[in-house]
Amino acid sequence: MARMGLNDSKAGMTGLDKQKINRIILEATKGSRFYNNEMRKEKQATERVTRLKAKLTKITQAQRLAALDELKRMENQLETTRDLSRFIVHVDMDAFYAAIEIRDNPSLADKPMAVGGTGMMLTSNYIARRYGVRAAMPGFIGKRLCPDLVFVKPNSAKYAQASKEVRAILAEYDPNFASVSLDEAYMDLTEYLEGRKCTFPSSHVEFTVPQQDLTEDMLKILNEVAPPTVDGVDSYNNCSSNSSIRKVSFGHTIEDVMREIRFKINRKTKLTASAGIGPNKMLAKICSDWKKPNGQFKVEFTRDKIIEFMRQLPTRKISGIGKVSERLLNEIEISNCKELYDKRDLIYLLFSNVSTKFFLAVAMGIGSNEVSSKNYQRKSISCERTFGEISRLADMLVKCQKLCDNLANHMKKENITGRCLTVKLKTVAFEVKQRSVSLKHHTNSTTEMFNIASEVIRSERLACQPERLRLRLMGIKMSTLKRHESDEKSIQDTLTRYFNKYDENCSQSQSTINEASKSFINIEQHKLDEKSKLDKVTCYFSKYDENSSQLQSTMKEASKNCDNMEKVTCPVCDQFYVYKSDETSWLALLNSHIDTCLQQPETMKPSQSHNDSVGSSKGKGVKRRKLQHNRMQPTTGNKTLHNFWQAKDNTHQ
Amino acid sequence: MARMGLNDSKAGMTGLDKQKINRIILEATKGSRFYNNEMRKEKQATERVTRLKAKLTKITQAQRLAALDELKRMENQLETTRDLSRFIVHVDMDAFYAAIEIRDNPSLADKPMAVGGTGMMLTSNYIARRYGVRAAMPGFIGKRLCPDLVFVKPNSAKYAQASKEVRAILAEYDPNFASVSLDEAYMDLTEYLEGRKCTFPSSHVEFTVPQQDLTEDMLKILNEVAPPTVDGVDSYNNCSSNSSIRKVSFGHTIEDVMREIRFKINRKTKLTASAGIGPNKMLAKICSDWKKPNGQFKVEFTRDKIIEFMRQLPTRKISGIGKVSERLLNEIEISNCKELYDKRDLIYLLFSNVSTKFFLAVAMGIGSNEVSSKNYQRKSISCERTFGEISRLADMLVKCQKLCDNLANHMKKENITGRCLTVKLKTVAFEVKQRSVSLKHHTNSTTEMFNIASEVIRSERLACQPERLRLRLMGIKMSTLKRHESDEKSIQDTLTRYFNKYDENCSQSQSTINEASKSFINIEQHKLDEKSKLDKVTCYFSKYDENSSQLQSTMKEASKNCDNMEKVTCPVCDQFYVYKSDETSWLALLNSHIDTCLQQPETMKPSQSHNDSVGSSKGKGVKRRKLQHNRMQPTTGNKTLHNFWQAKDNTHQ
DNA sequence: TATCATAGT
DNA sequence: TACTACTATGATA
DNA sequence: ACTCATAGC
DNA sequence: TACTGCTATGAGT
Ligand SMILES: Nc1ncnc2c1ncn2[C@H]1C[C@H](O)[C@@H](COP(=O)(O)OP(=O)(O)OP(=O)(O)O)O1
Ligand SMILES: Nc1ncnc2c1ncn2[C@H]1C[C@H](O)[C@@H](COP(=O)(O)OP(=O)(O)OP(=O)(O)O)O1
Ligand SMILES: [Mg+2]
Ligand SMILES: [Mg+2]
Ligand SMILES: [Mg+2]
Ligand SMILES: [Mg+2]
Repeated sequence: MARMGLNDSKAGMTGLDKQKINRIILEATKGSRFYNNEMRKEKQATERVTRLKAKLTKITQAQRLAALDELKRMENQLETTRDLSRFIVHVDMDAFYAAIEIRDNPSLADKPMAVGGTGMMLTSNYIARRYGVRAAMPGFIGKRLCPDLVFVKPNSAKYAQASKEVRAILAEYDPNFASVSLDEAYMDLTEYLEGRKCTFPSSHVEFTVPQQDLTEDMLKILNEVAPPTVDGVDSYNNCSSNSSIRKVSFGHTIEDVMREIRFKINRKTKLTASAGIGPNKMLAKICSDWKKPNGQFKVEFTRDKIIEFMRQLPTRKISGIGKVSERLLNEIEISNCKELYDKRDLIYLLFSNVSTKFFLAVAMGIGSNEVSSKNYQRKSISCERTFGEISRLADMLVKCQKLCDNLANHMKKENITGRCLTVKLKTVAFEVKQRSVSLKHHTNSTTEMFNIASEVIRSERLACQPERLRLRLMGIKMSTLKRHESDEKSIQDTLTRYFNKYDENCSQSQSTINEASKSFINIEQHKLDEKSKLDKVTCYFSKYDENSSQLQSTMKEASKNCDNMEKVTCPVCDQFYVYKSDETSWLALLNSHIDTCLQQPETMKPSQSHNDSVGSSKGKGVKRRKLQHNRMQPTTGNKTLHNFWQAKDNTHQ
Repeated sequence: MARMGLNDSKAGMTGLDKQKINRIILEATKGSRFYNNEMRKEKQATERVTRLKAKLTKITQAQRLAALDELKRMENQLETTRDLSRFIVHVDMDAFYAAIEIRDNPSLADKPMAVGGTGMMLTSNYIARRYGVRAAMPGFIGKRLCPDLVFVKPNSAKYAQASKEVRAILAEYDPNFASVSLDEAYMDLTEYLEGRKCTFPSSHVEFTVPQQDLTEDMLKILNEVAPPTVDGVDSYNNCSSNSSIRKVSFGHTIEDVMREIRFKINRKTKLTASAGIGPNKMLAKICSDWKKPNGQFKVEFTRDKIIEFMRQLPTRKISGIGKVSERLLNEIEISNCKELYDKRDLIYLLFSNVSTKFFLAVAMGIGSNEVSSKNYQRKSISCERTFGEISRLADMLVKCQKLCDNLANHMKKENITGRCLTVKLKTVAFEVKQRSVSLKHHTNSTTEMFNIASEVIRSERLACQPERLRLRLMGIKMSTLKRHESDEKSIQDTLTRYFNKYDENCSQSQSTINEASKSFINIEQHKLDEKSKLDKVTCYFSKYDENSSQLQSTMKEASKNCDNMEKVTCPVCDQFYVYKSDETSWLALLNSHIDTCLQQPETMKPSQSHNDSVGSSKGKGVKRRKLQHNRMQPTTGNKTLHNFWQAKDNTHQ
């Protein structure tokens, strides 16, 4: 089954021995519950294909002609939105988490490694990718593919810090840039580029690169800078290459500006980024993968060249066309965008209106070029955990309580409430169920959420009778969100309620359970005495981040309680600091301290290289720390269709 | 030069290709400043050998006979102190730091790895040892010996926690056990063993070992338990070995008790320990290395068998006979203890009285069997750092200030003052100088110490004129210590002074420098503006521990300042907790929380295995944290002679 | 008492 | 990029 | 509005 | 020991 096989749609994974890799993967997974579930899904998907094919056979020539007629109108309409005037860039860090761990432990540089554990890998370096080891693969399979694979556990704070440093650089060029995730962002460099050309050469900057920065990665960037041209104007674009120190200036073409950005990223973080340049986000995104790692690619900005570029492109390369869509398209003999265009009439007859329009735009090389960090608002917020099998109601309610508590904390910090609560359940057979309830009013109260959720759980256990409901995961999601204004007063209210709750939290959590589970106590209470086996969750940042975020709120509270001093502990170096609350800059000071800490990993984990800090005491150079949300705050969604039509044609159905 | 070659006096390092290893080590180090200094030391040592040999040639037969006469008296005296009645045990964890890191990241289990970095390795696992990679070797040489070597940075808190868990188990058997370092301890099991035999079989315990604990390591321990004997009494000593779960009882022999202890250690920590059993500490220590890793050895408890055991023993195996002593002995053709005894007349004539007595006792298999945690008192306390080369006075004073500040903090926490201050300086040529000063009174004040130390440094710079004093390390040591009683009042005073200092620390530190360096400001002030290159120190726990210890004191202060609540942040999970100060148990509660945290490493660094903690919030199961010194508190010294005579013959000169 | 060297983890 | 940090004792003057 | 599936990092 | 956690959208009801 292709479903179980290697998913090679990632940079650095071409030309592998897929045969061998798939055999190993299959051996490792065959017979497992996970495998059985994949087979079940596979069947479902195959059925979908069957339905599609059935539909296909019923299509008449007349229908196809009518479709082409309608498509012509659609195409004309789309063509009017084609815009080649903007320079859109997509920047994506290479093997992001892995690169950071390697930077901080260079002995890993020449080894296959992955960030994660035997349960799940979040990413792998390019060496490991040669073995078929990739993100979203369980570690134990990675280990079979590559017995020398080394695992490193994720350190979310470091990734967030690196991300922040990168974004600071991007902001210099487009203050409105939109981040998609910790490691990627879109930018619109049109305005910047014009500015640069206008003020040229007064805006010209020459960078001096000290020897220690001249790594192989850095040289690759510098050596691609266009050499000086003959006419004097471009002669600034040169790289003096005397012995050790090197001077470099970047030109004012879009390519050179991108090289400058990648140069600054590497200089600041020692990480490499790749970039794609195109007239819209769809094309830029495709291009950023083109020369990965540590490369960049620009599609030519003419209608013909763009269409030529698209025609040869496998459909799977388009963000939004995944494993299943690819397969569906394959069934009607579409594997690249030329065929996608040629068979657009079939698409029209077989797929939905939205999909048709999406496919058509893709085939034409058209997409949204709106880049903005202003319009993004989160639409849902959730918390879920995998654990060892449970089936007793009491166990489920304990999990549920924790999830609700956690989720409520995050909602309070973001000052949002929600009206739709969704419970997600995954059985030990990996089947996922979700049950959602619309509430009478918006809420972010732990108790309220728990009461609803526990009802849902109870009813779900009954619904599957006489089978036992055997769970491996539970999740709570809130959607239909409302944002509450964050003027001082309302923040204070929320925080106050939060802290009230905190103070009575221990007993409240308990009583919530007892209250909500009155009905089953007689039946199940006696089982509570059995010592429950220690579940372990394979999860990633969330738990860590929850800890630190609560720490932050709680610290804020603590300092309020005391006096007019802010007392905080740096989560990196564990050092304790006291600031005057009335100095408005204390938070900024703290932030800067955290930056410093993170820039010196050897402060906490010495043994790498010399560093004169004796950690003598708290005075000395001012040290400081940051309060910010621990959840990533993207400034744009990453779902293709969203990106795609966002602010271009959002009137569409 | 043997001096530079591999030091294979460690478990797991026999049968290596020393030729090849030494060649690689030599290649890596030849020509370095370190190497040159080793050559210098080598010369010195050789000179010592020459003097010894000169002395040797002048020895007459008469002298030797006289010596033997005197030795006879000595020997008789020693023989009276021979005591075979006590069961002394030495327990030493296997590849301690490395084993912990492997336990917490099992993907390292089959790889050569070391704890430390490219600068210095603190230990290595047994796989790496096969390549000649060992503790106290710089990482970059390890890397040459074994290019696949993986480095893991040290995590002192984890080692301290594991050590604590082990010691808790040891205490069950000998509450007076004496720890030597984080990973080893002596015990006297005589009393325990008698108790166990008396109450037998009522004291008999059967352990149930769940399947997941039945690792290879564990099985090795269990399978060595003596099988049931024919006479009914011993039949408790059995291992039921049905399918998965296994039951085991340990007998009441010293060996079985040790297996029980090692069993409990492995069950609790997943680490392995090795043990040596003998009638005194010297023999127990030798024996604990005998079957490393995860093994144990008992020397037979008769005078003849002990002497037989010693006779074949290379001198280097005795704790206290190091590289140099071994070589000196080799020069008079002594390489094992038989020869050590046979040539005791030469020893008597060539070595000091103390050494002679030591060597003689060793050869006779005699040593101290006093095990106690009560009598230990620290004799000195110090702080030192390596950094990038400095030679300006201003730079030196900055380092010195930090060292003094740090040292003072630690002394205040231990409530001690000192009267002898020693400044240690290591030049870039690795030459070590020390200068000590006896003060008029005991002190632990940063300022006072800094004033003295900076005078020493100034004079040392002048003393080496016209050469520049070029340093790579500076250290401050205080000795001739006085302990101050820790009744409430005196603690309060010390803490108060400490916090007073802390509050003005920033400015005080600065002013101290300015004041103490008045004389050079005119000359050197202008150089202070040059941006000094960022030094990096390769050092191990101290910086980390300093941070956390200060955190703890500082937190204590913070909570005093506020109200009657104790507010503390768990250094492991970063969670913030509040306790009522008047609940006397708050500290214990906290300690227990930290234990819990450390037992669940995946709470902070998830991705390994399932664990149901959502980190929901602060209530729930009570969580808590510990205040304890971050410096290891041994309960006995580890210097052989100290161990050796301690409380056995401490009247000796 | 002061300095350097050896030894241990 | 690169040979530790900390404690204790012995030898010698 | 609700459920399930797909998709991306 | 062992197949994530989070967010968003589309399709079908
Ligand atoms: N399936 C996943 N689950 C959780 N985290 C993920 C997953 N995939 C990726 N991540 C995290 C780890 C990645 O380093 C980071 C950025 O993802 P992504 O850009 O797709 O890959 P990458 O940066 O690791 O490699 P590259 O971009 O070079 O292909 O997001
Ligand atoms: N030279 C050193 N410098 C700093 N720390 C050290 C040094 N040698 C050992 N340590 C630390 C790391 C060790 O894991 C720990 C215990 O030392 P030790 O018992 O001698 O070796 P070990 O426990 O690592 O291996 P083993 O005992 O199996 O030979 O002390
Ligand atoms: Mg990436
Ligand atoms: Mg990405
Ligand atoms: Mg050990
Ligand atoms: Mg040891």
